[in-house]
Amino acid sequence: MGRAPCCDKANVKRGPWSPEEDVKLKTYIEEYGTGGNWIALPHKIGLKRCGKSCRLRWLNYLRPNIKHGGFSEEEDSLICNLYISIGSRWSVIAAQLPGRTDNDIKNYWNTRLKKKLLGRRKDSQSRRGSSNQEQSKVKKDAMDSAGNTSSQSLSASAVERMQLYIQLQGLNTPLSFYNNPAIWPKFIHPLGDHGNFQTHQSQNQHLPTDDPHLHQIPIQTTTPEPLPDMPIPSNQIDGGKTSNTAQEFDVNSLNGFPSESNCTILTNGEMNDNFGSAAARLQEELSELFYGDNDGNLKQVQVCQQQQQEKLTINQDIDCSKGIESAGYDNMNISWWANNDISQKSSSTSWDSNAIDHLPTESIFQDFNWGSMSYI
DNA sequence: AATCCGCACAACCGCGCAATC
DNA sequence: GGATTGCGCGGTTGTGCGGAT
Repeated sequence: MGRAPCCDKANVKRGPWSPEEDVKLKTYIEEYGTGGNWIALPHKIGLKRCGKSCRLRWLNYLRPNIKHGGFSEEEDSLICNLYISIGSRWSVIAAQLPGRTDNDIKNYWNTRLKKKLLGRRKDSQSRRGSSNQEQSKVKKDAMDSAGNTSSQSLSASAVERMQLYIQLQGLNTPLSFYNNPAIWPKFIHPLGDHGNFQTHQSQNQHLPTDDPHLHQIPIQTTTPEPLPDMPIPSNQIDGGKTSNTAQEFDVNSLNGFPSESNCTILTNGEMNDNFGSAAARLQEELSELFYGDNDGNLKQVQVCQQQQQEKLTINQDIDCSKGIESAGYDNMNISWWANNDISQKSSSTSWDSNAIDHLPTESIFQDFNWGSMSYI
């Protein structure tokens, strides 16, 4: 059975809002509120608009304290890092940017910020003597090999986020999110006696490397570079779906990786019979993302360069926002941000819960929500 | 001057989810 | 418990504008 339309499309006005319509809507809502029913609202005030259209207009343009344009560097960094962390959950990202709407941020990201950030990568790619077209083809081929359409798009998103993460790490500038506590979301700050992220070493102490739920994918990497004091992507505890089957694949084919040190990718989540091919696809994507050239690109991939204990974790749970409570993701994630031991579940109580009201914090705290990375 | 093209942004569309009936 | 309804969200499309040709 099909879904009933929210309004009679033949009798509603569409397109840009006139100033008169804006005044009508704004005046009414400021005086009476929405009444909790957007569908009925336009009829009450004599607007020939769909209720959803009224809602959108109010939320994005008419409600008080809306800011448009003029994104600051701090906002850029925050948007970028939250995108890397949680993906395109614009409403969550918008919640961290007072006065910004999800639509605004989404548009800003798609039209400007993404190009601005990924543009740096293009520059370095051109230095490597590889055309963008060639890169695109490689990426497309990798996507094509990933199976169905859904996987392709999700994978593309994951790739994009990973590329951005690499970019950010490579930047290592004072404006870098990781190096700039001033631009961290306010609810992150309670972590800090020291106000800084923990080192890789301390993080690694807490990684459940013997956890049978985690699957180690050894990767041969190049000579490690000294790491800045940055966090490594956290792992996320298996959401109840377990397997003891260790998965390994040869990654010697990764572009330009001399076999000098190891990098381990931990994966968790459901491991099924398809994991081998999933890992292969991951390998393909990694081989595109991790370069071994000499002009600095590879150095940005510090996560996978630092000796054997460096770990990039990938959660293959499709929807990480679900099952967080039972899976204990929050503890893991907080441990990442807050330098707490995984076992210190109670540590979350020290966080300012008021500051994250209405926010799906379980996702915010994931530095890498690879849940959208569908390899299965 | 006309046309094309790319960009930015506003608005729409359709889906998932939760509340309600 | 299933159907209906409304809300919220993310993805996509439409449109206007400015610069390039």
